[in-house]
Amino acid sequence: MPENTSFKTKCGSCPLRKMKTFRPLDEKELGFVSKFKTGELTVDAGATILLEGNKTPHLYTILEGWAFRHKSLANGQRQVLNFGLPGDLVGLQLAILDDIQHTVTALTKTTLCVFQRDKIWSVFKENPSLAYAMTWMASREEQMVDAHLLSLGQRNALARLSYLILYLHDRAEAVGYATNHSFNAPFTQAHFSDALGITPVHTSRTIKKLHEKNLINWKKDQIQILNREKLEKLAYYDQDIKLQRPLI
Amino acid sequence: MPENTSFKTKCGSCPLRKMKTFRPLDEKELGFVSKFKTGELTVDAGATILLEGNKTPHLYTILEGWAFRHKSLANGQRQVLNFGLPGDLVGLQLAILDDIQHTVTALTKTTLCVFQRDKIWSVFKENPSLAYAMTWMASREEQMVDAHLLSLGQRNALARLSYLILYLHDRAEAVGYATNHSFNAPFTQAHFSDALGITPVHTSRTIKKLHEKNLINWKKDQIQILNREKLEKLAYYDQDIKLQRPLI
DNA sequence: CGGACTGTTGATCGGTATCAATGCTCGTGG
DNA sequence: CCACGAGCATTGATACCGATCAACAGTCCG
Repeated sequence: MPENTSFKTKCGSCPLRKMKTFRPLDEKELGFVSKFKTGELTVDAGATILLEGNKTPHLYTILEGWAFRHKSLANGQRQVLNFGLPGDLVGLQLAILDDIQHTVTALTKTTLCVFQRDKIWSVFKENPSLAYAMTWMASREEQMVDAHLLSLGQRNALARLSYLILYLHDRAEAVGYATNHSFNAPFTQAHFSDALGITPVHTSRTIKKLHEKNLINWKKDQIQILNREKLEKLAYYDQDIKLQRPLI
Repeated sequence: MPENTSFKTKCGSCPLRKMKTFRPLDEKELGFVSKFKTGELTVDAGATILLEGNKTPHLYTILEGWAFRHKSLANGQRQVLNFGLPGDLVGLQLAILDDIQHTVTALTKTTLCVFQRDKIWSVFKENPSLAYAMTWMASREEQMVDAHLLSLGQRNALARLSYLILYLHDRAEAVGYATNHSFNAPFTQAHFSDALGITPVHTSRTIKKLHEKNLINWKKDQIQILNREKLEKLAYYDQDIKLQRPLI
């Protein structure tokens, strides 16, 4: 019997669901999500997924790849707000507030599950546990931004970089994107600069320092943590409690 | 007939509801909120409302007063994440994630409406429009933190301070806490330092600069904006669209 | 092979931190 | 009513972190 949907990954057999980071959905939730998903979108590295001020009719979940959220001043200076990995919702602010004040760009070739955002109200109405899961994701996102804000306000360049590397590693690891304390880093140093609020020149110098201290090894798009303990101390890293999270 | 509740402000006659910033609730929502509210809490200036890592059974809405959310590094350096004003939810992260990674402290004598956070699930189950409103508030909070992150990463001290003053003024104004471009500022310069990520000494000097440029007048807990146009230009201020927001 | 982009290094500049002293305000108690 | 101390704000001198400017090296791709 032929399938009547146009995309490859069915929610029921979604590879992400097998990972222990994601809590299982019950039958009702899964049925709803399956109905809610209306397509799949694959974009190239560098493509804009959502544009500040622009209202697309879609809400997404990242199925595969890296993305990042960013926002710029009128003079063009860009701040990276956060990075997106598989399982992350993209466009929730837009769906809820009907307004988006940041841009989302793909870092790698990225595949997204597509939902119709005008259906979001029916999620709240018909499937409260799924609605709760969405709110959960929104709160978690805010928690991450809170942590970055603390970083920019209170850590110096070296501690900030150390923190960011630990953070990205741990997030990558949770979705199977890291092995042996090493993960694929599809960023340029300019991305890091814009996330850390320092210039590319200083980013290069700061990375060099971490190298010289033998704490990391960054080579050819691959970042490896060589001495986690010391790196954590440098970064004042508080490992967040790893909560199992819902996957929509 | 005597009232059988112990607190003064009934949701139906809540003074905040009369303000045009808040969208009216329908009968069902209002009835639910009224049941949901179980008390009122008044705390002195300086009191801790929520403590990082601590799980109180409560969720709050600010009824009157100023508060602030903050978070510190292991070495004690503190970052102010955002400020709270009437109508703001306090403890939503705790209620949803069952975990709170920041502290909330009262800046002034503050009165809060108290809700039981274990009832939050019933909100999602029984009153989807109220649940939606909560998610709306969470998204809005994230939007504000995003904007601060951009500020810390990309603005210099003068622009950062200018932005913060405009931001606080506009938020105060929305709840009737500002008149004639002037608002009561229950902060010390240390609060500003910790919000801006600069030292108290430099904060003092930066405030002085804004004074000398005749853009603001900060005297005796009162901050007045003297030349909004120039201040906005200095701050690269994009006035956010003022959305009417739900009040829970 | 050439060009665009990214990263590296050196020299110098400037914004913010740090250290230290003084002043101001206000609440408290003698 | 004044004296005192605590906390907050101001000012000056100096140090340092990170920005800026500039040149060059490495890598990738057409």
